[in-house]
Amino acid sequence: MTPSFFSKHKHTILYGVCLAVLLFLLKWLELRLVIVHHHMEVYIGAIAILFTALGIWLALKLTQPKVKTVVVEKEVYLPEGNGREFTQNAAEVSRLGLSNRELEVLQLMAEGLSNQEIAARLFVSLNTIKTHSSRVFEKLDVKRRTQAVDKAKRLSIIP
Amino acid sequence: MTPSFFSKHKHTILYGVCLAVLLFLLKWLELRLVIVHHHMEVYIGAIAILFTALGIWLALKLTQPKVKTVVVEKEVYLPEGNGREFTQNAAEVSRLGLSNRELEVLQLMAEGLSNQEIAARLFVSLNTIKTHSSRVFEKLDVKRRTQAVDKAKRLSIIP
DNA sequence: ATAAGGTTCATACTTTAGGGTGATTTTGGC
DNA sequence: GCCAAAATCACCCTAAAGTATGAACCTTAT
Repeated sequence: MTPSFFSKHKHTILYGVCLAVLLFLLKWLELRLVIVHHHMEVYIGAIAILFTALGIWLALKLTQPKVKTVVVEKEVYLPEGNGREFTQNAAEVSRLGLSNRELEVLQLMAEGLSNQEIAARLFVSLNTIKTHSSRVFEKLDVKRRTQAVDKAKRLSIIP
Repeated sequence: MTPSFFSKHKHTILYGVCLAVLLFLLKWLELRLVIVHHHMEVYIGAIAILFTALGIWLALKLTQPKVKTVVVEKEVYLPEGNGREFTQNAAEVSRLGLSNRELEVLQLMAEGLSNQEIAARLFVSLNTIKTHSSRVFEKLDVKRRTQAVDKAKRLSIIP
């Protein structure tokens, strides 16, 4: 209960704490400047600017207007012979529902790496790679990694 | 509308409430410490809230609405379309000392067949395929069938 | 707030792959 | 015919791959 509540509202709590610290800082500053009353306008102006900035920062933080990458597949005429360029068949990838991570694992598989080596390369556990590879096999409708690599190459999913 | 607005700005509202509570707390502390300047604290607090709200409003007003991502997919012409013949690198084959049978096994490996399936295909026993594959791995200087397939393709030993 | 998908990890289990060793039988060339 | 290489097969063992199930966490979409 308690940890879940904290994790859910940790942002809010953090903001609250930051605000508290800020206000105490202001209070301290005020005590230092309490004698110079005639500078109160400057003080208030600073507060206004500070809190306006805080508000802007808050709004930007809480609303995620993340700009997503727009991927446009252009019509490509394959370079016959010399050019060894690889153009991934994004249509097949999305049709099969392969995720980015699964693609990564698939590529490393194609390079002949063992599950253990893939795990080390991607900084995850062996079990994770097993899960990914199993999902890849399901989605590609194959039974073995060698089949997966072969099929993926035929479909131009990997080079 | 209303419920979505609340859920979207839940954090902001919560922040406001926290601010109010904190301000009252500060007020209480101040009463304990200094009796003067009541009006000024309220004034500053109001300014803080006001300008925070202003900042939030400004940010929300000035940030553009969420960008809709559109992924356009066009036809990609694959290298497999036209007649692309494979010319085996006989020099590499003889250099590595690969026998015909070993080449057969290697090709079937590349098609994703298991040792059991290769054995059935070639009408030999599983142990025989194991022996062949082990020799292939030795000669190719690899440790796994996936590596063998990758290396063999790079060397144009198999298509 | 809820739902859904993606990533991560674990445990237990079965299957396959691969290494090592030794052996027998074909086969092609001298 | 003899010999070397190739091809065949067996047994044992370890390592790796793969299956099944459940779960936690996070991001994103609704």
